[in-house]
Amino acid sequence: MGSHERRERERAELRNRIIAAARELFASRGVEAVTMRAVADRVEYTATALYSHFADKNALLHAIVTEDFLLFAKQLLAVEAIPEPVLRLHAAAHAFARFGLEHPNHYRLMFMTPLADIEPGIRRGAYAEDAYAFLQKMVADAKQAGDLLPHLSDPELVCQLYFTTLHGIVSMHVAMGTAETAKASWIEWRPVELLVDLACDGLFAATVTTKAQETLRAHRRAKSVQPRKSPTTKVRR
Amino acid sequence: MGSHERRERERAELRNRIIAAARELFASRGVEAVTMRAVADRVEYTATALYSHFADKNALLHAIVTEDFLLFAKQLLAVEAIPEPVLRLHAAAHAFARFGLEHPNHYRLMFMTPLADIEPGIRRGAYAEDAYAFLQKMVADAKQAGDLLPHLSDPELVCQLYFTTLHGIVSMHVAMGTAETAKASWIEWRPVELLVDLACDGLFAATVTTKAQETLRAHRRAKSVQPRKSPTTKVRR
DNA sequence: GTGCTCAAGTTAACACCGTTATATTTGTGT
DNA sequence: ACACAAATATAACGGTGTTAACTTGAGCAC
Repeated sequence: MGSHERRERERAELRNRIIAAARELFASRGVEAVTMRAVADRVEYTATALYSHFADKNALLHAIVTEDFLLFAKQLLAVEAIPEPVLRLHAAAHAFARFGLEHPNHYRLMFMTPLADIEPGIRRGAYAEDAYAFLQKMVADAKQAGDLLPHLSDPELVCQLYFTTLHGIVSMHVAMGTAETAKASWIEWRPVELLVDLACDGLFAATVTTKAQETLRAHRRAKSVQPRKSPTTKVRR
Repeated sequence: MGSHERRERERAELRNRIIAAARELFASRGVEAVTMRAVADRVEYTATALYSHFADKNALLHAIVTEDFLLFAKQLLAVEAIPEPVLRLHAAAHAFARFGLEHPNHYRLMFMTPLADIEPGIRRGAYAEDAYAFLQKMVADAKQAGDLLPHLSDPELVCQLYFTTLHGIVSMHVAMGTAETAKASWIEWRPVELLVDLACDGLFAATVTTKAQETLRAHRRAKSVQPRKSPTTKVRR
């Protein structure tokens, strides 16, 4: 009979509902603060029922993070259409930051939560599934096009500079909390887009030939997209 | 009698032993993984005894982090002796990174652990106690000396660029774990000092006048050509 | 229909956690 | 010697992740 299939379908559907509920709770309240019982309540089951779908709490988190990594990579892949390697690298950097800032809770789970010992279920190094690998490819393309400064013999190092720099901006802003937690933070954080722009300027200045930088500037002009400037009249101190 | 004083001294000493034991455990195993009972065992007391010294687990963590912040600021302050603002800023950036990399566990507690709602017991904004405020001062000095690029009207933004960039490098390396957890990390991380140097190049290229960069380069040359000539007040560590 | 199977889901329980209320020891002042 | 206060211990509470044991109900052979 087809009842086997139906049961399997129902089982998969419940599994997805659990993931969805858990993601929402984990993201808004933090992993530690969310109990298995709370997740179970949300889908109107008992806590123990979750354990027939996920080995333990970590496996549940693991499933969620895997989905998030794939989403991340998918959004990064959107810049692949850009033909110029420098512009593509630049767009990739911005896309990286944008994802983190638009999905702070996903980002926190992905890069700021100790994942216990489990590796996320993506194929690491596959540039279509792994953000770091994608950045790697962007840098490699730029190097092949001769856009990288010649004294930078190690593209991996350049890639890691991009990765850590962007991670610094994003993670700090994610940690400070967008709103509700407020988190005191006596620091008067400037609009994060300004930071990203400035950081990209620095990254390019340190890694890319002047010719390539000129390409970027020309592109900005062509699009009549001015590099963002800080609102000088409004900023205090 | 003087026994009051002795009792107080003994009490303070126990408090310090608790902090020391907790710091060691928190740092090596992570805050969540360490129980109050484990800390108590370490100092050969019962768990409940801790509660007459600290309101709860968070207060204990709070006390530890406060000490760490002061140590951090103290290490940063060592660069104050450098007279040239650009060189001082450069040294401050390196000292920032060095602290995080030499004390990864402290750094994790300070900047990568949600501190519940409690603020660390340092005077935020006081540059002798607060690393961010110290960076602020370094940037302000550089601006006053005319070393900052004129189009950067907002020194706070520059400070935040430095802060987040360095935090990115350090936190990523701290998260990847120095050793035992291994953390798989398929990424072949380059020596972190290379990253810091390259990042500083980028930071300076994006924020500091060519003249100031020349000062830095000249200093590097002087140091490598005639290392013997360093004055007596050379800053170590 | 009557049993049988077996998986999904439940209830009950375990060991452990942070924390508190209560009891007990210990040292000091008179 | 006795009372008092502080320091510490014992016992317990509610809550956690997780496991063991039981219940239920759909599918299926006869």
